[in-house]
Amino acid sequence: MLFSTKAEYGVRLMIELGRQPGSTPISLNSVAEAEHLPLSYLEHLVAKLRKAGLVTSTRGAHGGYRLAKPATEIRMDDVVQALEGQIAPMECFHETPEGRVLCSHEDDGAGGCATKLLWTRVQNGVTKALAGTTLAELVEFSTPHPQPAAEARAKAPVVHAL
Amino acid sequence: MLFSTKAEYGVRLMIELGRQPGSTPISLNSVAEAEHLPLSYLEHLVAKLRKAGLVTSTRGAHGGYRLAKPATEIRMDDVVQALEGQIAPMECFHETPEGRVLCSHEDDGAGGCATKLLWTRVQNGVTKALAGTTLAELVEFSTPHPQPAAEARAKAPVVHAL
DNA sequence: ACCAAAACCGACCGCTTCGGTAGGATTTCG
DNA sequence: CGAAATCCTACCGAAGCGGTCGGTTTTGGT
Repeated sequence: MLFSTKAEYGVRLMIELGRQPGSTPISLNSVAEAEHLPLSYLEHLVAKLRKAGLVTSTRGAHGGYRLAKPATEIRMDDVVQALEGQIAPMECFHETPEGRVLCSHEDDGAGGCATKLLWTRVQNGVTKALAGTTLAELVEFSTPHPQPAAEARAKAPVVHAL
Repeated sequence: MLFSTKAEYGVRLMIELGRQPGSTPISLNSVAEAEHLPLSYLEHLVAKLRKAGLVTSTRGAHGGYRLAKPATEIRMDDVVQALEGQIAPMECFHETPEGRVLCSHEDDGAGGCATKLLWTRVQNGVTKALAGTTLAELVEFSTPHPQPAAEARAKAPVVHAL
């Protein structure tokens, strides 16, 4: 398996936040119920998202989480990376700040390790897939509701189909 | 990490076999020394490659392993899959014989799980990268020897630079 | 002032995989 | 026969995964 359920759950969480249009924070508890996920586990995941600056939190009663920026500006590679850690196909792959890909045992005289070509291609494939997808796309994809009656939503305890 | 060292070691092993042009089998021991990998561990990996029909073995003294078909016909998705098992971005992804991708919890009324779009894209990216690379490419990439004097090679105990 | 709701934090736990080792059995060539 | 090799099974420490638990802190409502 390429990714663990951390990515799955975390992305689901982000989508759930992305569904809420307003700026009212959403409690983890409601997310947990909506997605049928264990609350305590989500706490760990949302902590990573918060530290990565993808969500903001407000504490106390009626507190909860909100997206830190509009869903259209959230790229999924940032989300997955926050949840799973550095995304590299192989142990020996580091990424420099400028996006250069390096292999740690480049000292073997014969022009770098033979597998580098392969892993570089894989890395490109994954990165393009993730970076080319925004949270907004996933939100759209998950709710085929063109115009959800944009009114009367300020106080209603929103219960979405799922 | 997307893949473990099983893929790394196994691919290195395949490359090592691909370097040998003739049909003389290569012992695991020589591969282990050339690549500085533990022999006992390689045994496990090569077993998977053999069961997948990617290499053939001959037992007894002067035995060893050979590629089961020419390197140009070996696609790296088969190699990696043999070593790492089914390649799917997420637990819930199965692939039907026809190549259809399925998510196991497709029962959630709202048109399948929201993350499916993302994981499908990732899967495509990885699969294209792996399936679009042949072992021959990696062999070529690893040895910048245009014409290695194709003669006088039948008995020489080939020691390659690495 | 108090209570409940919520975010926060850290420890723990059973399980599986990973990377590797060990010891043997079997086959084959010289 | 003996050495070289494949083959097979079991085991082992470490790490990560998925999850639970108990507690602390912050905050709004009454």
